Amino acid sequence: MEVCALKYDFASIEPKWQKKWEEAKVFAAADKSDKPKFYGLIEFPYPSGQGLHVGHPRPFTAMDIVTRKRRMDGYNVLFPIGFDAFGLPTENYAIKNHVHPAIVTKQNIANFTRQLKMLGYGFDWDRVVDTTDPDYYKWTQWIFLQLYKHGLAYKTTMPVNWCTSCKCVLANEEVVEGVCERCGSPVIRKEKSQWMLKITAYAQRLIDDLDDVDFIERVKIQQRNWIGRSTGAEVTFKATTGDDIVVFTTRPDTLFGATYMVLSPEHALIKKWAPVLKNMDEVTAYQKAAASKSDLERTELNKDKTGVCLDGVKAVNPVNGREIPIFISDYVLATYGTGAIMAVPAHDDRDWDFAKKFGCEIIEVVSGGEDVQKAAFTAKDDTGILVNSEFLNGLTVKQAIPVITKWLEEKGIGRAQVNYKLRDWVFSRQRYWGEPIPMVWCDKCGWQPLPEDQLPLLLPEVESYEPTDDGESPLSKMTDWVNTTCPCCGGPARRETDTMPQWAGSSWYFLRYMDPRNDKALASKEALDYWSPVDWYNGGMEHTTLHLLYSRFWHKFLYDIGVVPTKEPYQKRTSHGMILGEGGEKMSKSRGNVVNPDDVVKNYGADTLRLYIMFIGDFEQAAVWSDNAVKGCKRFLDKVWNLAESCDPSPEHTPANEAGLHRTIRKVADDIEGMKFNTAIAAMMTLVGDFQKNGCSRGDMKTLLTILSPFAPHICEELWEMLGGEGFVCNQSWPAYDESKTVADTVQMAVQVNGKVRANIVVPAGADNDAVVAAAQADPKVQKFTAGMSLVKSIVVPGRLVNLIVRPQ
RNA sequence: GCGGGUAUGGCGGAAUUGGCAGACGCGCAGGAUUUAGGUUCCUGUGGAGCGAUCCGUGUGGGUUCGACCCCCACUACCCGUACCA
Repeated sequence: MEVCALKYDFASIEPKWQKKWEEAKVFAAADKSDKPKFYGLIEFPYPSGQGLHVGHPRPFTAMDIVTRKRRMDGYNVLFPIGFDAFGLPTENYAIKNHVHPAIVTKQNIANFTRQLKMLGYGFDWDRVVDTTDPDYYKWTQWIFLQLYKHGLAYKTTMPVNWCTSCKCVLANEEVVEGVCERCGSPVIRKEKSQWMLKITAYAQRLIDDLDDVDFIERVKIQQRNWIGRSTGAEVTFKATTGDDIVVFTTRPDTLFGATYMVLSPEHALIKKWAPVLKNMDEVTAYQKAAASKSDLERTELNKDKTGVCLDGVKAVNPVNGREIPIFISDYVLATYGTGAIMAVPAHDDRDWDFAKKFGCEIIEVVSGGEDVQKAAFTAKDDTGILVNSEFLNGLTVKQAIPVITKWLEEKGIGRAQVNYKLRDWVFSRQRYWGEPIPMVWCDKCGWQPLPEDQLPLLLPEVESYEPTDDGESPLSKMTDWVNTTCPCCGGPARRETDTMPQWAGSSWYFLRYMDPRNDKALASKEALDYWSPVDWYNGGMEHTTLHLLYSRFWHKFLYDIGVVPTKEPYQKRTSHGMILGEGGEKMSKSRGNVVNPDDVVKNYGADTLRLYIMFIGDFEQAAVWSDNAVKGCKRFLDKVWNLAESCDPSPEHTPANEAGLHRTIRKVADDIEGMKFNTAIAAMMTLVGDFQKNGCSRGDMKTLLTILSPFAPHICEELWEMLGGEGFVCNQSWPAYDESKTVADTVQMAVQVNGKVRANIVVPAGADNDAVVAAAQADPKVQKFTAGMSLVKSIVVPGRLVNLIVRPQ
């Protein structure tokens, strides 16, 4: 009878080691340590009712590998986890099922926790944070108060994005193609009084400080584009009524070509001019039409310019004194620049379209393009030369801009100006499940911040979580809660009933991990000094212009008021690609192609899932899930298991495996650093193939288990124990490799004749070029192609190939 | 339109950054084990050709002894953004 080998029983091995790690607290970060610190961060999940999606394990496993590797390299590692638990889906579920969102949240967090533990991540579970915990949101509210006290939070009435279905204000970032990002309903403009955060005050620093951090380039580019800095000039035009009309332009050089002006429909001067406008009815009608258009309609109609010419008032071009007409049109945005433009149809596509439709004059002031009556000439470089522009004539565009800017400054009618696309952050939500904004309205004293000793301002219990029909938060119906006393005069006052957006809690959570149970501060100074900044933060590209930008803003503010020690929160930022369903489509319930990690773990084990999700392809690219390919990773682990059981008991390395082992140690280390997890795994698969061919020793296996353990930690712990290893494999040092041992004694080199591969030769590793050429020429297959030819030149790439260039004699 | 990215076997993807294209895995084919299926283990697997060989990295040019890689001109798809003056 053959002895039946122990089967690779992942279902019992995995929980066993998860329990042992937890009991031994192997992943707990030390608050003080002689070791260098490493803070690795993943974006904490939103605990949805659906549980973990297979998209989650990709970044989580990647950072788990990185942090496990860092621990083996001797770092004191902080790798925390938490839950970003405020937000609409939970609230919507609560509305539908009449359960308190806090209860739903608790259940969902429990389920997420179970799933995350099931995958064997080395999180420090003693530092879990939950943004809906009053001990946490106390500090979210505290930060808001500091922003308010420093003039960075203000309330204003402004047109906001209003979701017609959620009955809620949305940030610009939450409006996707004119519809609500969450529910897909049309978004319209609505005037509402909103709390705003002045992120625009940090626009320049948010651009400049990107130079000091190690973010992948596309993240930097996307943030810069989103902030949208443009330089130009502000110019004041006089209206015939005597009013000043200030415009922003990036092309002050084209001022002589400004043949009309356009104001946004919301521009304040229109109201002022009402008495003198002969066509005020038409103007009012246009304003109304523009306001009621949804964003969707605006963008759909953006090819066709509309507008109304103001009858009764004109503007004067300050450079030549010419009177020019003024229009209103919705192609000029109230929220950018000054809400008014000078139109230069000869050199701007939009102005050109408008001018053609409304019959405005088109005057060329930059030559070098085609006929400006047929198309606008918009080149901003040195290809164009100024004409019809008096003192600017003969200059290039680049030369003309400083000249005209200086001229405007001297005349007192303009100055250089920088503008940003970035707008202030709309911070109010008319929703229940968010942090209450700690502000009180007093008819006598105005808005008053809640005294800090009254924090946290708790969310009260309400009967219904639905917003009111007029768009007020459900909190507005809680009379007992709303009515309070003014912190300033003690008189009757009302609380703010809006709550904060979901982005609030996630804007600083990484700081709380450093000192999660502190009740005196968001984190102690010692903890902040020790752990800041986050060394490596991996997250999705979809958060580049939202969470990532918001949290950089908050962090810079906290830096300015002396709370945090670094200007930037994150030293390094990387990003992963999406996991798509089979067929290459986004995974979604409606498509029925969602893969549940629970099922994969049940069928193949967590180690196989971890390995597969890292092997699936380039970490930064989107990748398609394949049930079949998962099996390949399971087979690999089976082979590892079988080899460990059958290996030679020698603690030494098998000579035949020596070079492969050293090479793989180096390759896996380099690949983890470069997030090339797929090729790291491929290299270990190749090594295992070599073990099968060459045979392997216990020493070989233990080295393999050490470098495989960040990827597939459970099976490696089990086999490590089985082979008599000391302690946990995850606590071992990363094996050293010997550069000299990574090369074999002999190398195979390709021989090319005139650039075509004709043979392969084996030469000693250090062979010099002459010897290599001689060996190549001696090869019979090569001689077939060199017979009767003379050698003109030979190129030797050591260890790779030799190319013989020959010509007929 | 603008910004970013991608294009390599039947499929997912490699290629030391200018040096043997297709590593590794899936799938497929043949064989061994098995009563059978599954598992496991060999062997083969870019295309054409009996063959020596020839052709092959989206398209068309170029540089080079040598190009998936660099340059020029295109095409297709994906992501972001959208009248930002």
